[in-house]
Amino acid sequence: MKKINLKDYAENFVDIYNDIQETFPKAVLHQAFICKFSSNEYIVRFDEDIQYLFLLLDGRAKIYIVHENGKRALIQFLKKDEFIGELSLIEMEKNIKDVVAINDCACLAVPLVSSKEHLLNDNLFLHNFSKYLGDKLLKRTDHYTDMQDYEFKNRLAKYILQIEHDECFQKKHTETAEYVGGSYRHLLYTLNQFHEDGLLEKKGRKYFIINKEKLERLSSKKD
Amino acid sequence: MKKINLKDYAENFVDIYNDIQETFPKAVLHQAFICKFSSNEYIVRFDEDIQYLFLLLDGRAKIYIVHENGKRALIQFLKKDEFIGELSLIEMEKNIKDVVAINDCACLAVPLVSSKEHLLNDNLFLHNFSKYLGDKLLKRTDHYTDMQDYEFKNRLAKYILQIEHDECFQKKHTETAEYVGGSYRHLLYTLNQFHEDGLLEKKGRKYFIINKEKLERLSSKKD
DNA sequence: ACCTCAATATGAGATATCTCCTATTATTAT
DNA sequence: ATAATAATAGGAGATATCTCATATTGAGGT
Repeated sequence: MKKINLKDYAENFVDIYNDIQETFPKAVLHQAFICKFSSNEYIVRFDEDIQYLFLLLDGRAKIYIVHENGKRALIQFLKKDEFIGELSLIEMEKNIKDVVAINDCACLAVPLVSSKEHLLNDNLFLHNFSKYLGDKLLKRTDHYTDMQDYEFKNRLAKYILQIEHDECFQKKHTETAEYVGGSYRHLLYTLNQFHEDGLLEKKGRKYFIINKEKLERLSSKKD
Repeated sequence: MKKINLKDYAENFVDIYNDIQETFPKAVLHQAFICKFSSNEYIVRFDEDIQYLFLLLDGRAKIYIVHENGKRALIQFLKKDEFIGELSLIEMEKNIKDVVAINDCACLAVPLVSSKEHLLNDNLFLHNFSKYLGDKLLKRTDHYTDMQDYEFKNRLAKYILQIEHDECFQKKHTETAEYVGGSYRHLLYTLNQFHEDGLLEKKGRKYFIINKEKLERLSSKKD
């Protein structure tokens, strides 16, 4: 993790800095700085107290929840403009999540101890914040109800369509399995199934969608 | 559904009315009234626009999410002091949930059209509201990660322990199955299993916990 | 260049869970 | 009260998904 002065950062990323200014009151920004995390680095660690409210400015990250039985579940991907550690702002109990950078990430870091009071009295911030929480609630609910009501193959189809770029799907299988909610073994089995059913074509380690329509039907139907 | 004047209600339920006054600004309460719903009545219906922000004052209700494939999933139970329709306050898209009264319910109804602006500018309300959303987010995440990482029998054990009163568990099986996330058939099978394993005793339509310790172990372990 | 660890691949067998069917009881509505 | 509907109960068979074992390939570190 590398700290960078906010002003230095602002000079190079004017647009992003403008956005930040709209989200946070000036007094709070005075206390803030930039954190850079490299790929696979932990941004927040299970069981450790959260000192900062992070706003993801660049890069992608993933949230794991850590269970009592030691197992982890990948519950959400984070991208630009999403918060990390935001629940500490409203006095939630222990942190039970790991947040890990997927690629190199830049975050705005706001020290909670000195800025909490200030943020909670800023109506504009609170309004945006509520909106953000509501949105996150919906997204997470969606994700999980999908888990519950659709089978693995349906969920996988949906996921591939979400992730795909130019008909191409390439993502670490371990990560896919964790997010879609199944075992690695079963993921492989299902990918082969998709191949046999003429949905995907495999080239090296990439998969290409060759029947998008069918994949879409599979993603939303039970059949 | 039966509407009641807020003042009439206030006379009979002084304590509750005091709580309400702490949650909502006066100007907003002027527009509000009380709604009574009877058991099994729909408080909010899938696909219909939400006109009111409800605060549950008495009774219990349940939230279903309605899927594209027509299936419903019971995702949360609501009790006193929980909001209904709160996401409309922050401009969420279509309503995809049914909310159904479990027993007779009394709700405070705040008309969104006239009060929205007001609420979103009230710092105390916003603060409470953020907290509420954060809490709901955590609860729901917990519920669902349980779903994903534990088997039906573990989830059922946990649920029984949550619901149980005086070692007695009685709840509609249909509802239990929907919430715990399994088929009715499998619930029956698992309850019999619990009986054979000396965890529960069945008397008529009630189940009694006869080995709580073992049930607790089952609820949090994978074994 | 070599070693190590993570990721990819696949087989075989076990089991958790589902679907469909059919009765028997409660509850609710007419 | 009687019909209609929902809840309880369990049988039989299918399958979605898991666990464990093992081999190969790729990437990062020294």
